[in-house]
Amino acid sequence: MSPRRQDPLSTEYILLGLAAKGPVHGYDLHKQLGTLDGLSAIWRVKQSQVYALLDKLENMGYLHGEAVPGTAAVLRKQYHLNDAGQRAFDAWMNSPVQHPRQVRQEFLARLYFAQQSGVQVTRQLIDAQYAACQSWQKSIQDALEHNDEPQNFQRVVDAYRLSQINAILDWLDQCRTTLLP
Amino acid sequence: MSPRRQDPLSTEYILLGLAAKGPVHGYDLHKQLGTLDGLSAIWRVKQSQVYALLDKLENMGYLHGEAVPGTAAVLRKQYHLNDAGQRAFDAWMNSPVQHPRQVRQEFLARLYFAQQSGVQVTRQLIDAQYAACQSWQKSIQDALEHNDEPQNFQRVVDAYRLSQINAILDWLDQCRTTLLP
DNA sequence: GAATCCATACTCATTAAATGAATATGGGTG
DNA sequence: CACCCATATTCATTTAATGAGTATGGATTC
Repeated sequence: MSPRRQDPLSTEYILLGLAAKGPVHGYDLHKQLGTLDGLSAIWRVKQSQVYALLDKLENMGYLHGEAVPGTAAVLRKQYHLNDAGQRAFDAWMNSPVQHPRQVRQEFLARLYFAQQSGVQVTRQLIDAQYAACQSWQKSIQDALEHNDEPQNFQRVVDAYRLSQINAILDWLDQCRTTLLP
Repeated sequence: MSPRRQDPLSTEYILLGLAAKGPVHGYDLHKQLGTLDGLSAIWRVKQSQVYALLDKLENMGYLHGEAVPGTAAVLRKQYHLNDAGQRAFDAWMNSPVQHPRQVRQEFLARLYFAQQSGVQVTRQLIDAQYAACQSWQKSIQDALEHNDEPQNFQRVVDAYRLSQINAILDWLDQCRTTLLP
């Protein structure tokens, strides 16, 4: 996934989410993401990539940037989230990921921001994703029932996928008990 | 993962593996991968990408291509695996994937070719990957023991990862019983 | 029997993302 | 006073992915 992508992935939305808490600039974002911020557990980002993404998000009309004096000699380019950006971020937060492989980065990123917004948002996020997972589970179970050759490669793949989906469901349940009152 | 990659991913090795069974050419590879071949379960590939990858593999010295007459008017470019290519493929087959996220494509691809090579190769592959998974499991369990704040984001991430790893271990066990005598 | 369409087969220009490396400078330190 | 480091950003390069294009012989249709 790289060239010809064009639609923002979790990386872009993570920056929008951080910008939602106040104006940001590239240098500081990179430093935060590399040190304290828990997001480093799911996203390792190079400095030049942060700048490239901020630039892209400005061109997409989600961020507005202006040069302001920082603590260094060079002017700092400070971005703030505008209405379109806020709407895009909200829409992203409210859309469950569509594929198990997206849970690792895309769902965990949403969960990070949900936790910062309180338990109601967190509960909503977990419930919506849980429902999506159940739907995946059902599809795969159907596929497995219509395929009774145990050595068939497609069946082996489906068995793998089902095991991963079931694990996600268990983990989401576990999140409910540890993160929600 | 895209620009600045350079080291072959599973996609390249899949083509090497297919070329190991006899000479191949782009048009036919794409057709096979899109229809009957079980690999379509883990890799959807565009025609132009097949050609680009074959080209790259030739430049890397793993394939040797020559123009031969096919059934159409245009000459067909037929590739066959040379020694370096065979060695690279064998090395790939014998190296367990290093990260849970690689199981979905990279390990399943190896498993596909292992199944075609017989039960001994398959057993060897599964055993080696099982050991690697146990090592991941141990690392994460250690991390979880040194972190007792249940709401900590890093802990939530680790809990997710552990659940996925445990599911892989269970699935590998299941593969042992269904794929091995 | 002419026109049209499809399968075979590959090539190429375009686009986007990731990254390393470069740039500039003020302030602190030995 | 020389040197290094932190701040802060820019840019050219590399690579992958893809859509679209090219060419033509044989089959199909009317």
